[in-house]
Amino acid sequence: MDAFFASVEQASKPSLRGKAVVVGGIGPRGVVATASYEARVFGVHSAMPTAQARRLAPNAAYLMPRFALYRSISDQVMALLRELSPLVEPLSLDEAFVDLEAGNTAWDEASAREAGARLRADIRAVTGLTGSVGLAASKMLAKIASERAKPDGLVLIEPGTERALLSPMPVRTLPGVGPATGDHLRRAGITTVQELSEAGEDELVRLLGKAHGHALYAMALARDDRPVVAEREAKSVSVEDTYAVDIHDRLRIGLEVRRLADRCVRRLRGAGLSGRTIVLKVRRYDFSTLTRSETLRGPTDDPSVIREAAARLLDSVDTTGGVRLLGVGVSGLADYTQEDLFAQAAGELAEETPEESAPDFGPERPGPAAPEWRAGQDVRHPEYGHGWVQGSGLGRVTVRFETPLSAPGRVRTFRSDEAGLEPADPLPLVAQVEAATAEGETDGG
DNA sequence: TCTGGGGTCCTGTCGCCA
DNA sequence: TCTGTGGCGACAGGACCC
Repeated sequence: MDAFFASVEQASKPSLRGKAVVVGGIGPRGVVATASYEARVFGVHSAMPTAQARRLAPNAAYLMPRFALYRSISDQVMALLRELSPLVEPLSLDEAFVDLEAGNTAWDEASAREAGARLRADIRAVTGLTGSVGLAASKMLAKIASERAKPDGLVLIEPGTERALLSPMPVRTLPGVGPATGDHLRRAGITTVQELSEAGEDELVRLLGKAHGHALYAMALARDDRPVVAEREAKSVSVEDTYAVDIHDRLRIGLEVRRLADRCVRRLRGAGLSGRTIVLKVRRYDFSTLTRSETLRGPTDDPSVIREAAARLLDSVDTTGGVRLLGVGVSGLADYTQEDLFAQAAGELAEETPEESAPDFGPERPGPAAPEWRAGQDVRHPEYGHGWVQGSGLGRVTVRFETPLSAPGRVRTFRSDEAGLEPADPLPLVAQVEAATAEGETDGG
């Protein structure tokens, strides 16, 4: 999908169409998740600190991500992909590999192009958004093709032309070559894929290690036979928080670790999992990051066990100077627990402590006072209808009243505690009838 | 300027054990 | 009993990806 989060926001907010939109953390330490193509013109891109983006594009709209909405749209797109083949490997909410041969959908250039074009039309009809398609003989090349296809395009790499295409490209084009490896190679005088293949496999292994060296050499020769894998099992579950200001108070740090452990357990249980290894992550004031882990005798999803393990790990960490991030994770996953086995044997089940079942573990907020309005959030007003929060602060909230299917709407400002103003669910991006019709006429192209 | 959150995979080191 | 070796799990850190 093209600039996925930002495109969803533009589709649901008519006044933002054609405008610079930045989705990401909007706090003092936030980073950009996605920038619309209009925002990229100003040099804004993913992973850039939001503060820097604001300097480059001060007039862009800055919105918090709405993952539940993105996930529901992603589900629609993934369903379209599964109509093409049973072998679909999602990489993220907005990207997936599809093995068209396994689905008997395409077997030559012409049929592949046709399937790709039809898919793009279906995605547009069902979601109202544009997606790009890369067609090639391997995952690496399909990925490169889809990058070249963006935005709103289709690129096919013809068999036999792969090496000629790759050779002049910078090494950073290849998957697995990030800033560090890119630097490393540059210092060795290697900047293009051509030079990578000329360096030879032994030299690459010497420079980058066994796994990376062999893999990169194969990629440089356009050799990639990794299969499309449909079901991937999770290997770890973790949660982490970066704090707006560094935390110094050891007591507070302990409390945060405890809250993170509880959140992690909820995620773990939500997925029906348990785990054996507990990991504590600490990023200090100077951005240095360390992890401490402890492996239990058997897998658990018991909040008190995981809380205590995390607390023990914290004891071994020096937090002098303050911490900016804390995280708790669990790996060594299983779908049963040590306690299950004990419980079975003993014929009794320990009940949850009351605090675990308390629903409110959300972000810590001081008191229930005024409702908190987040930029981009959907709201409803009895008089003005559906809208979204454009900004808030100083006891005020500014709302633009419009819907995905309306014309750009008017802006109104209220007191934050305005009676009747309440959070609302996102509205569908395309008219329901239209979407239903489009689903029925996929062979129309 | 000042660096998110959720993951995966790889490497080096250390201790244990056969 | 001593020594060497190799495998393996645990642990920590780092690179990368979206």
